[in-house]
Amino acid sequence: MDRFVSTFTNKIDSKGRVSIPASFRAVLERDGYAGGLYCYPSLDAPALDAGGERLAKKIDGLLAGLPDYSDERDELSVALYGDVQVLTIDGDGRIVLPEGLRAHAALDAAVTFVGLGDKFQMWEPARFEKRRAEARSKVQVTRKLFAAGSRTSDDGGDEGARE
Amino acid sequence: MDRFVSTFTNKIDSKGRVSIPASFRAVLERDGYAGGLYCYPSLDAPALDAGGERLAKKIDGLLAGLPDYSDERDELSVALYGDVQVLTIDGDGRIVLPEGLRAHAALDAAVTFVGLGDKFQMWEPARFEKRRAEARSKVQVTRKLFAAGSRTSDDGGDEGARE
DNA sequence: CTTTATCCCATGCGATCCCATGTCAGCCCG
DNA sequence: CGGGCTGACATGGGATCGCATGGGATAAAG
Repeated sequence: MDRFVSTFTNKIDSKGRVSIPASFRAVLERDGYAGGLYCYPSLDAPALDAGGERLAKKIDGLLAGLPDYSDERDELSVALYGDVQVLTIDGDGRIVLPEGLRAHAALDAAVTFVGLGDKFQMWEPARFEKRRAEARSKVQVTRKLFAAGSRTSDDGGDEGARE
Repeated sequence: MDRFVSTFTNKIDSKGRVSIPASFRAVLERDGYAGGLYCYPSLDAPALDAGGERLAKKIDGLLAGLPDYSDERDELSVALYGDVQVLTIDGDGRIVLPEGLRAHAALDAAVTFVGLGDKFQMWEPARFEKRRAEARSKVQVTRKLFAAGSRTSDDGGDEGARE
């Protein structure tokens, strides 16, 4: 497995530490782990984005696509690099979330880790639950569009959840 | 055989484990089994969808088509990756169903595995029986349409290999 | 010397592995 | 043609290991 998949919720202890789900850690190591986890506020959500080297390269890639001294590039650079923190993972697989990041995501007692393939997000559990519900209902719609185009075999009934 | 076919019903033991039907396991292995079974709540049914690498690639494929920082992608990612669980199959061909998934499908004492070709579903046996009855009646209609054009196979005795 | 961040160890629960049992079906041998 | 044998598979239980979590010790900073 080499992608961040599924969700986990872990507690923040009295010292502000949180365990990174073991499976995510495994992905990070495979991803050319360099002792650090790249983490920054999500651009459009009250959450944090995080990942390993692959994510860092992806950001580089995005910026590389924009002309050098454009406003867009400056803004994106600031938005992305500016707030990035490199969090060190301790011997027990835990990280400490700096105050600024905690504030952005309103993290308090627990953190929900959400796998998104190349990266993962960290949410305040209640907020994420809400977000998930929204995402699911929107996908229902998207799904129907896909289904209309790529209907393949079987039955005449709805029945199987084809995606 | 390289597709999931027919239905089987197995018990959930006291630890929440269920044996995957041997024939399904065989399909998974042939499918480029990477130590895990991808499983997520069916979007439109009280059941779980599951499959092997082929299914995972299908999901990746859907996401690959969307631009990196789009809303659509984020939502799909959350709905798909976020809900997906990678279930490991133990040495005896069993999996453990996490609480969240069990809840979605109302799984309790037993699970009905339903082959759907590329993937399979897991149902609470009673619910599936009901669903099957409905599907059957719809198929009757569809069958008539097919029959009108090209009479092919059998009689009305579908019957399906019951375990 | 006080305070804050990092490391290391202890613990408990849950997940995973391994082995034993029971059942059924197919096969070989009589 | 029939009966016992063997192997595959579902199922159950016990033992073990890993992981999340909490607390104290140690080192660095003010």
